[in-house]
Amino acid sequence: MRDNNEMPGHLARRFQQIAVAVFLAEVDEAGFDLTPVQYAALSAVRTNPGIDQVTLAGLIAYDRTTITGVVDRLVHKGLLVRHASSRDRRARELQITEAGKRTLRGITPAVEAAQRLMLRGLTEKEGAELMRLLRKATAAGNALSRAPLRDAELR
Amino acid sequence: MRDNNEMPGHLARRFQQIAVAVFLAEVDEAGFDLTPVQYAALSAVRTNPGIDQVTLAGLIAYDRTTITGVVDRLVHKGLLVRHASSRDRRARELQITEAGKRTLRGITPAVEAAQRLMLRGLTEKEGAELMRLLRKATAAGNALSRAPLRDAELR
DNA sequence: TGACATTGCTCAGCATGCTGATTATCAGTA
DNA sequence: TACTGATAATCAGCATGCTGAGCAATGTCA
Repeated sequence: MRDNNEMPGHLARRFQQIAVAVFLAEVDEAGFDLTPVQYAALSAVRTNPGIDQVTLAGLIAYDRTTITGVVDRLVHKGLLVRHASSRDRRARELQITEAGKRTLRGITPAVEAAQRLMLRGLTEKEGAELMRLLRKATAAGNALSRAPLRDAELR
Repeated sequence: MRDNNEMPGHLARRFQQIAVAVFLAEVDEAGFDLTPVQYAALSAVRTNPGIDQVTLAGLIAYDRTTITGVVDRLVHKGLLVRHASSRDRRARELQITEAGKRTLRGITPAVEAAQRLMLRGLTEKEGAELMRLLRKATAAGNALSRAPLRDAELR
């Protein structure tokens, strides 16, 4: 069998593992309590006020059943509000609160620092190339996961 | 805020998400029921018979509390056996069973196919470069996660 | 030897992420 | 309008991963 270091799957898991650890450490250091997943959701709602949960899930490639719990926790923390849509009573429209906006503003430096930290060990050029290759590979494999990335405009 | 596609953390999560989906699909297709995590553990025990759980966790960069459940499930499936060490009564020595060996042999083509599939969209050269960059980045960030990769020889 | 720290393992608790099912609602059509 | 299929959200259940705590066994050192 191949060595672990020759298995893309192992490297993917390992890189993700380190990325999450770095994110949580930086965010905690800055005095915030937000996971990478919660950050992405909060950020997407700020950019798309009134978005429903399914569209939000598609924007950040979350499973539809995962987004429920993530939004629950953000609502519980007072960073989001969720209310029924008037156009479609099945849907829940999401809005970011003032506290949510403050959190996003305050947390940004830590998030940026984390993104740099997880690429430490790579040169500037290598980091850019890694991102390019990951973008290309994930674009090609997008449809293979249950939670593909979706363009909000297409809905 | 940066676009998701400019965030290494998002790309890491997305690539890992696709990698797991591809792995599970290929393995299921081949008639097996094994997760990427279970596969790595089973494979490592075959290579290192009699290994204890902490050393195993270090070899594949799993958290010590995660390995307990993974081994539980492999034992339950009859692929591993776990018994107390005679040298250190705290430790549990792991051995692969005949069924475990058969499973590993049978599953290998599916695992190899999955590794190729998750790099589809990249050229041969790009795939190799992606792996090189992931190896370099994970090596640099190794100590940042709670479950660093450890060399078994060093113990 | 006896106190102390360390180590191997497990557990409770929480957050992702998935499969598959269910409920309520909507939309298109016979 | 009644039927049918699709859709938004949630739920139960399971598997990773983590934090932090605890227990039993081991190692160290005065």
